[in-house]
Amino acid sequence: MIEINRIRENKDEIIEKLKKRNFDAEPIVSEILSLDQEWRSAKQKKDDVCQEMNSIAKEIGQLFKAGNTEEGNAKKARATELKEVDKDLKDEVDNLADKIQQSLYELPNVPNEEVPAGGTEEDNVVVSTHGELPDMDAEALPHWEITKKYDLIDFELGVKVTGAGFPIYKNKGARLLRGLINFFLDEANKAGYTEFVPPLMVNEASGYGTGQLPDKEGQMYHVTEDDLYLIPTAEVPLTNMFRDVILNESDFPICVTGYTPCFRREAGSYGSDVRGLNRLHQFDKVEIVRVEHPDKSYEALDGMVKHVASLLEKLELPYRILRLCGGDLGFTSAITYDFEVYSAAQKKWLEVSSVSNFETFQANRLKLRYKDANKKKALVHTLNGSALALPRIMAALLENNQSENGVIMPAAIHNYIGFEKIA
RNA sequence: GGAGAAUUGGCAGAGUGGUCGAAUGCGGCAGUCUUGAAAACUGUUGUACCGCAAGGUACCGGGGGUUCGAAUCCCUCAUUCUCCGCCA
Repeated sequence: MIEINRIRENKDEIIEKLKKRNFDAEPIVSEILSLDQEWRSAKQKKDDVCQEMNSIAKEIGQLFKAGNTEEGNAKKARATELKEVDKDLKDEVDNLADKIQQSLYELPNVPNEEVPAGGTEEDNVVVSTHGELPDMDAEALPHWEITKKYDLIDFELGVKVTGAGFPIYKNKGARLLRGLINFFLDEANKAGYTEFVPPLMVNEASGYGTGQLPDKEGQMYHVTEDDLYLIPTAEVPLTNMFRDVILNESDFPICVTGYTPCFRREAGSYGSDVRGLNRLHQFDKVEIVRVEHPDKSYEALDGMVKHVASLLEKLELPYRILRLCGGDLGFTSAITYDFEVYSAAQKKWLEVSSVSNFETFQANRLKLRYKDANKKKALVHTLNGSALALPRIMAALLENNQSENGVIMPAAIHNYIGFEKIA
């Protein structure tokens, strides 16, 4: 959420920058500013009435104490009158504040300077490409064939037990998954991230805190009986641990990591995109989250990008880094780098990580601030990234490393998974 | 799931209808004393919002209500603790 003060002061700049998202902010911003005017004047009025009520109440108290009940009762009439006025004004103020809040929720984050203009993923900029693309012959199997061939994942069984998009990993498939999770967590630990095991369900306030609510309501599984949401990413609980927190400057940098399953309804997805492991309702992911001083957040972003790159290097997967264009940028993000690995049999790039700086957008919703040396409070910057999402990594590992002798696993994870090849 | 108790400022803890934004202690900050430090003493010390300012408003777990007036009374929700039940 963009701070209202920033809108008051930099209206034109915000409108201009949001154009990069193909988002016409002018109507909402104007609406907010005019509501804000109304709100301020209504609040002033209300405060004045409250002041009078408070002083009358005080007088009445003194009159009664002095035994002057007659005059006291007379004043009650005026107080009762004011109470009506106050009630109306309170409704007006609340109503206006609520409208402002709703409109603020509709504004996406202001993109960073470096975000390229553009409407769709076509316009994302390839920052760099690493590794050689394997040249597979035509018989190369897509991962859903490989998993069947070696009995690594049972998609149909998942359908029986739960539904489509809930695969059941087994044998070396299960061990590969588990080993990769441990590998990613160990690497994150080595890079200085503190490990957490967070809850897999969060309350509504947390959903708002990181920005999944209200704009992505339909993407989360909602347990209505208890009004809890299954997390779509560990970002939600990991970042919300810091909701309503005031940090000291000495607390920075804050680097946390956690592994969780992630649950996404993925309403509206279809076709080859959802084949095999490409898109699931439940998948596993190791997430890294950072809470940073505003001056240091881009340095942190850089470090996160390097960390993710190092994981892919160790897994010996060809990958590329994209800078997302305005149109493809997530609602809450100021800048995002996507990592894609090349899936040799499907012959396409699969997104396996998304690293973002949210600047103050989440912090504002989270009321996550820090106290500087002069004890002034200011919003922090929050960042997060996948390090990494498991299914597509597995898909690429299986497809890219297939051979007549089985699927050869990269050396970096041999000790984690307990085998060198799947045959 | 049932019964009971509790929730107050950074912490501890008073406060049961008006003068309470809230005693007191600890902690924090500033000062006196000291070569320095400690101790002692003195003063000071919440947050947010509106306002150019003066100033004002709100906040005693959240929300609602009673009242001229609520930290204090009522309703409701949440959380914590104790006891019982159930259970990996």
